[in-house]
Amino acid sequence: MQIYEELVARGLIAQVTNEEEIRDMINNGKATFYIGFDPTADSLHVGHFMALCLMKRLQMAGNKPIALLGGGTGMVGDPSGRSDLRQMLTPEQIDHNIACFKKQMERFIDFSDGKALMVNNADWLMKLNYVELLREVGAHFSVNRMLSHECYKKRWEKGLTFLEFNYMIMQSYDFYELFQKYGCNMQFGGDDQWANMLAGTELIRRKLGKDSHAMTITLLLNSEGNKMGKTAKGAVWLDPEKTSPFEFFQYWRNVADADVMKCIRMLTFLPLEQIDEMETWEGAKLNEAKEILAYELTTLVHGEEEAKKAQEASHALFAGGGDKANMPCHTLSADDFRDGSIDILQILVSAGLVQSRSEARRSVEQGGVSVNDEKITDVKKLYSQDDFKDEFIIKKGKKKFCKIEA
RNA sequence: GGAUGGAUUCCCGAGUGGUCAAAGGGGACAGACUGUAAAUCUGCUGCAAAUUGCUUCGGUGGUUCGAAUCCACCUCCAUCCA
Repeated sequence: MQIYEELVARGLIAQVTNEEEIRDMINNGKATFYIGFDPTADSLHVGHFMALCLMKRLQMAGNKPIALLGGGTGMVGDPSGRSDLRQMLTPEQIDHNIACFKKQMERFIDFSDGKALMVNNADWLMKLNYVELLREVGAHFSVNRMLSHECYKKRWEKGLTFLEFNYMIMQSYDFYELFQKYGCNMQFGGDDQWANMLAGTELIRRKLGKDSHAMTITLLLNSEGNKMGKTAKGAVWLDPEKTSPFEFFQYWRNVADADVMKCIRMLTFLPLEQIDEMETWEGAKLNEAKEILAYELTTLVHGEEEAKKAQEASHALFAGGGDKANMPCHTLSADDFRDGSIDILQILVSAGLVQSRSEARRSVEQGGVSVNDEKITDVKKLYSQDDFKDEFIIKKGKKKFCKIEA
């Protein structure tokens, strides 16, 4: 099975400009393709991870990837598919975020010996002259057509600023630039980028009379139609400081039944035959699939060692047995103690299991807190330094654990 | 630039002088049931030294014994006109 067919089998391909030509290009290693990453945060998240995996798959098939960092486009912000204005980032934030992205990307993609490129569109976008750009590029865009695009639909209610409206032009210009400079003949991106990507191929055709291609990756949606990789607290980050390997593992361990196989297919590098076999699993057996998913992804993102630790901590907590050494841990400071003791609420707050003492109180009152498997019912329960000499594992709810040391 | 409508808690959204920490829904959180799933049911959802106190209804000032609610100015948003 060749790479294009594999991508299709994994359900990764959403839309393509010309299937025949694209299949030929990527199956035969003729593609030089780019994927843009706007530095909207100081870490990559799961959505980026999918894009990086795709890069890797295509690179392994002999194609040349270009990772485009959006130092320039990040100054504007992509309005596609959003209902509100993005918060504008300062140039300092953008620089910082780009530095963070770079570090993380190098772990996934081999940039040595020109096997892949990393470029920053600030290098050309920031130099553009307004009037010149309007005449050279702006003249090729029809406002009527731009406005009719689906990706702006959500903005009809809240409004769209001219700043954001120009995003499409900038992204198109990127493709045009990369096409000329590096012979980049294809662009990949999330499904929500389709309109922007097409605009780029069109610009290239109009300016240079040449063909280029675009292909979108299916967005990873759960069975309810929401983007995966998001939690109430925000994205699931690849940065271990922002989302610990254990949390990362648990996120995937807990995906809904309906979504497990899709995730395995789209996100892991497991052979398709093995996946097809797992497809027959049902009911409680799916739990095994979830564990495989969690382990595979944690390995890809954080390495095998971290994945093993996360898995062991998970077993220790949920299956009994296993090594408790690797579960999340918090060390209390002297400030946490008052007159040599600390109450249960303060432990919960210090360990970050709850946001406030009020919330901690609620959790205890509703019977959601236990220490070393013993339910705590007294919100005023006090502990002294000595209580932490032995193992002290506090549990809030069913899935949040923390080992406490003092 | 003109006219009109609007800004309420994580989100949507009710509330037009005291009975308002603010209806209802969603989400989140906790409990029951389970498979660390889904669905369902129950509780809960500003903060705290917690039968009480403190801070919140775009911002700043004002009226009042008392303001989310009334007045003034400001900021932002939407719609129509230019």
